[in-house]
Amino acid sequence: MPELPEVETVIRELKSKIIGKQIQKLSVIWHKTFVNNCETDIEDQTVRALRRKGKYILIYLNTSALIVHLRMTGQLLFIEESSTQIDTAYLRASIQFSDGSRLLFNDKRKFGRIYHVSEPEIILNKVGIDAMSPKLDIAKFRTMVKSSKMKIKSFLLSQKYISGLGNIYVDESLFRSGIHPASVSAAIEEFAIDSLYSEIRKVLTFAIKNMGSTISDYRDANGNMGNNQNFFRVYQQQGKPCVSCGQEIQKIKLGGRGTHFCPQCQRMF
DNA sequence: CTAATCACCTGAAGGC
DNA sequence: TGCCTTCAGGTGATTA
Repeated sequence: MPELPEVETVIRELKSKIIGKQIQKLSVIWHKTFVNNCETDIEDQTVRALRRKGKYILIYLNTSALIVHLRMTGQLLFIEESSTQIDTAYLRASIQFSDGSRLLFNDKRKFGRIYHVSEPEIILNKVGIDAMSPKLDIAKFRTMVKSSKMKIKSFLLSQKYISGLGNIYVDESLFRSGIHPASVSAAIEEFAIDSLYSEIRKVLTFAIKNMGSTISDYRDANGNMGNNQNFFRVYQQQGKPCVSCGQEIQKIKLGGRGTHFCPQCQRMF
C-alpha cells in the first residue's frame, strides 16, 4: 500500500503526537507482526524521534528502536485516551502509552512488520538512498540510471538503489517524463533522465501535499484517507484517454506488476 | 547481473 | 446465489 508520500504523511502526524511519550505496554495480537531482535525492554522507554528511510518508519527510543514497514495494508493509527469504539478486526499490535493514548497497528493482509532493534542501521544499510534525499542530486541519479541494465520500471521499483517509490509513483513519474516503462535504464538519453529526476521529485512532493493516495486501505495516523488518488494520470487509468494526447492508456504486466502507460507519449529507449 | 515465479495473507471484483 | 480465478500501494527467497 503505502509508498514514500503515505509513509511521510504518517510520520509527520505521529511526530507531534508521540514524541516524548512513555511506552507502558506493547501488545502483539498476530505474532508474526512483531520481530524482536533486541534484548532491551520496550516498556518504560520514551519515544525520542521519528524518521523515514524509503518506506521504513523509524521510531527511536532511549536505548533501542522500532522499525515499522506497512507493506500492502498496514496502518499506524494514533488514538487519544478518550476514544471509545475502535475497529479491532485487523488489529495486529498496539502500543499503550503511560498517558492512556495508544498507537495501533492494523494490517489486513498481515505482511507488515514491526522490528525491535538495537542498531537500526543493520536493516537500513540494505535500503538504497531515499528518493527525496538532498544527497540524491541530479549527477548521482544520472550515474545510477546509466549504470543499470534493468528495465527502468524495475530499477525504480527496487528499493536497493533508490528507496521510497512504489507502483503508483513509478508509473506516474515515467508518464510525466515520457519514458516507456520497459526502456533499458542505461539506454535512456540524458535529457530524459534529467526529466525523470525532476518529475519524480514533483510527483512525490505533490502527493505529500495531498496526504498520500488511498486506493483502498491506506489511512493516515488520524484514520483519514489521502487525496492524491484524484490526480492520477496513468495509474489505474487504463482504457481512458491520455490527458496529453488522447490515446488510450494501456495496462501491461512488467516485472510482475501491473504497469500503466501511454503508448503515444512514452518513448522506448 | 537480470528476470521470472512463488510465497506471505486477505478480500474484492469479475466471469460463468 | 455460488464457485473459481485474478488482482492488489511490497518485498524476499529461489530458480533459470
